[in-house]
Order: sequence, then structure tokens, then C-alpha cells
Amino acid sequence: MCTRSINSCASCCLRPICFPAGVTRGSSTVRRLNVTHGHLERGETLYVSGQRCSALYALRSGCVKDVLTKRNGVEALVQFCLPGEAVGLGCLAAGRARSSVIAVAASRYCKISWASFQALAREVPEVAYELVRLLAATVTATHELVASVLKQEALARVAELLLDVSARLQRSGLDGSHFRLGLSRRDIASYLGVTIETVSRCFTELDRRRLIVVRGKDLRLLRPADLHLLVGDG
Amino acid sequence: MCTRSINSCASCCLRPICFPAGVTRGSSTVRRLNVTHGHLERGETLYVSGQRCSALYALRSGCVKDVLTKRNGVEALVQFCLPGEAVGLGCLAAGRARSSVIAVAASRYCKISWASFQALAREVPEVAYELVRLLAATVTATHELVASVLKQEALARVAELLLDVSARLQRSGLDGSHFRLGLSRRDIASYLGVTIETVSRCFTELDRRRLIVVRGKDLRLLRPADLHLLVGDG
DNA sequence: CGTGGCATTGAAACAGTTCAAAACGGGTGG
DNA sequence: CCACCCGTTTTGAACTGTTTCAATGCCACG
Repeated sequence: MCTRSINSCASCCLRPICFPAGVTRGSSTVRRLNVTHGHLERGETLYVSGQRCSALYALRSGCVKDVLTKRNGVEALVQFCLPGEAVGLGCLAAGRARSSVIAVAASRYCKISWASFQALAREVPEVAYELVRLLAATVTATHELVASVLKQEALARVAELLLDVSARLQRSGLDGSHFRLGLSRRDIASYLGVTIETVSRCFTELDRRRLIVVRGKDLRLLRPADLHLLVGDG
Repeated sequence: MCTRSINSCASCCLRPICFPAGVTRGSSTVRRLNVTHGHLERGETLYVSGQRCSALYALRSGCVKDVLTKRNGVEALVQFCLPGEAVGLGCLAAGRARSSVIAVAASRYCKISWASFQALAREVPEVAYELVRLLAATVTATHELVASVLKQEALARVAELLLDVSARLQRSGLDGSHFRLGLSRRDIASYLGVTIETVSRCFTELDRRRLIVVRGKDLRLLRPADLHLLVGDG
């Protein structure tokens, strides 16, 4: 991941919004959404916590992380996005971002302003329902991942993360068995709730067991079935 | 909590949907939503995983838990709802529930079918945006709680849970400093990703430190400020 | 008044953290 | 193009918190 790119809207999760099913007006709906494009270099931010922000973003390529800073200054990586995925839907809650979105690799994205979205939704109610569906899916996906991660040991947490990334890449039509994970060990550690040393040891152990091949950030899943076994997905 | 009840729609999180701001048609909108009521005895289910289900639910009283069962049979409590909160919004993603909702105390609820919701949303687009807002708020709240819980030790996790419950009860106009937590130790342990023994020891320890008073499921928060200190909300 | 589920407590085993040091890797400047 | 340097990653060893296993206590219910 994070080096790959989706090359069409076909596998983008905002597709149901840009190209609502049953609306045969061709590209007229997407044109009315005023989709703008942008790109971020590694380390640049899409928006930062506290900033006014109401828009839909979809990642076209690269990888961004969603970082939450607590009052005591502790940072936590709460989410990361791969090509084809929606970014930072949480900011729709208050119109003000509660977390910062930072590129961990050079990235390109699409942006739909909330005003444009509303304008289209007024004429085509289905697009609003699609957004509801997308958000609900985000909720369930988060719940499932958390439930899995929270009650497993470190090795299984790392395996879970890899399988999650793999499945998400495949959903976007990318290679799920061999990818570059832009997140640093620190990012992964924060996301999984363990220390960077533990993450490193887990990668080493999974490699030693021949379940994956680790070469820095380049990863190859050798035996996904055994990884699933490890995380208890039987 | 869980014995209390909200006695009006004023503090219900579906209020913006049932009574959209700016719509002065009085109760006509809520009437068109065909809100139905129901109640559950302790242990009864609102719906179970796999069941067709597309509706908005709001809890009026009691307490329900949202349980996710993995393929290997392991269950995880991914969420629980207090009076005034929306239940199981995740099922809107696929129209089929991926988790089961079970009452941990006798509960009453309101139900709005998806069809009724759509019918109203077609005329009053704002209600769709309100649902989007509600879902987005769920996403951020989940992220914040997970980020907090995942990287803290057991004692802080329990403290975090208590503060979360307290804040949510207050948001619904209920007493946030003295409540009955319907969840069993097993439920809490599952939710926090620790064992029941650890949960028990944490309650004992918080009681010993005079931060809370524990009498079974009846809890009293004595020094919320110190609890916040403990979880790093300084 | 027993019975069974739930909660608490204790002691030993273990996984993960912490602290410290060495190895690696990517970028810069000579 | 190589040497150097900084930040990141890996590895090691001691320590800490959590789990595990086992026993006891408690309360509701039949």
C-alpha cells in the first residue's frame, strides 16, 4: 500500500455518492459535486485538530493517518486510510476536526465540500443515504477491529492489522499480499496499544515463523490462512 | 444508570431527527415518523447478529449492550447504550445486523423504521444530515474512547469507563455521580480488554483510594477530578 | 436451606514494558 | 560515489502488571 494508487473511481468508497445508482444522468451528478483534487507530501497535514472542516475526502493514492491528541499531550493513532477509502468522516459531527490527518506517504485525494454535497443531496436523496451507509460501515468496521485487537496478545494484534490492511487493499483492487506499509513502527505501536519494541519483536517473530516476510516497511503475507488462525478467525 | 429513565425527548439524541430545528410544523414531523415503542426484559434481545434490521432505535430507559461474536465463538462487548442514546446504528450499513443487542436491564425504547425515516428525509433533508451528524459523532466518540482505553493500564481503563458513563448520563440529564451500572464484571472486562479478576481488583483499588464507592453494581464517584487525573485528562 | 452463578481475593506464571545499547537505512554534503 | 549522520528499528536483560488457576465469599432464586 501507500505506493499504489487506485486508477479509477470504480473501487472508491465514495463512488455511490459521486455516481448514485439509478441516476442515469451520466456524469452530471459528479460534476455538480465540484470534486476538487489535492496532494500531500509525506508529513503534510490535510487538516489539524480544532480546524473548521466539513468535507468528504477520499484517498486516491498514498496513506494518511488520523491522530488524536489528548489534553495531556499524548498522541494516539486512531485510524489510517488506504487508497479508495474515505478520510476523516468524523469531522462531519461538529464541523470542526477533533483529530489531525497527516500523510505518512505522498498522497493524492479528492475533496467534496459539505455545501456541494448538501446541494446534490437535496435533489438526489439517495446520496445522503449512501453517506449514512458509509458512516455506519465505518462504525461497524471500527467496532470489529477494536473488539479483535483489544482482547488479543501482541502477536495476534499485529497479525490482525496486517490482515486488515490486506483485505482493505484487495477491496480497492490492489495487491493484498505484498505491500509497503507507510506507517512507522511508532504509528503501528500507537494504533495497537503496545510499545514499538513489542511491535518490532512481533514482526521478527512472524517472519521467523515464515508467516510473513519483513523487509523494513515492505511486507509480504506468505500464509494468510495461518495468520487468520492466529487471530482466531478460524 | 440503567434504572433511570429520560422522561422527555428533550435529551434524546434522536431529537434533531424527530423534531428538526426550523421546522415549525409542530408535532407533524414526528407523527410522520411512525415512532413505535417497545420494552425489553433483562436478557432479551432487540435483534441478533445476522438478522435483517434497518431502523433507528433510541433507548428511553435501562441499558443495552452490543455484543459481537467472532467466527471462533469469542464474544466481545463493543458498546453499550444508556438512556437517551441511539442504539445499534451500525446495522444501517448493510441492513443486516453484525452484532446482537441485549438488554442488561429492563429497558424501554423508541423505534423509527428506515422507510419512515426515508419518507421524512425526502421532504426535510435536514433530518438526513442530522443522522449523518449522529453517526459521525459516534465514530469520533468511539475513536476517542478506544484511543484512551487502549494505551492505559487496567486501573485507568476502569476509571475511564466510569467517567465516560458519568458524562453520558449527565448529557442525558441524569445523575452522573451515583448510578447503577447494569453491566456485569464480565461485560466490563470484555469491553475493556482485561480479565474479570483484574476488573474486580481495580474496583477494589479505586474504592480503597476513596475515588469511588463500590457496592456491587451501585457506584458513586467521589472525586471525579482525581479520576480524570488518573486517566490523563488533566 | 441448599444450589448455582457472580464477584472477590491470593499466589505463581507469563507477557509486555522499560531501559540501554547496537544495527540499520535513508538522506546530505564532501 | 562514498562517508557520515540522524532518526528509526532491532535486540537484549531486568522488571512490572496482568493473567491464570484455584479457593473463598456472596447473593438471588428455587
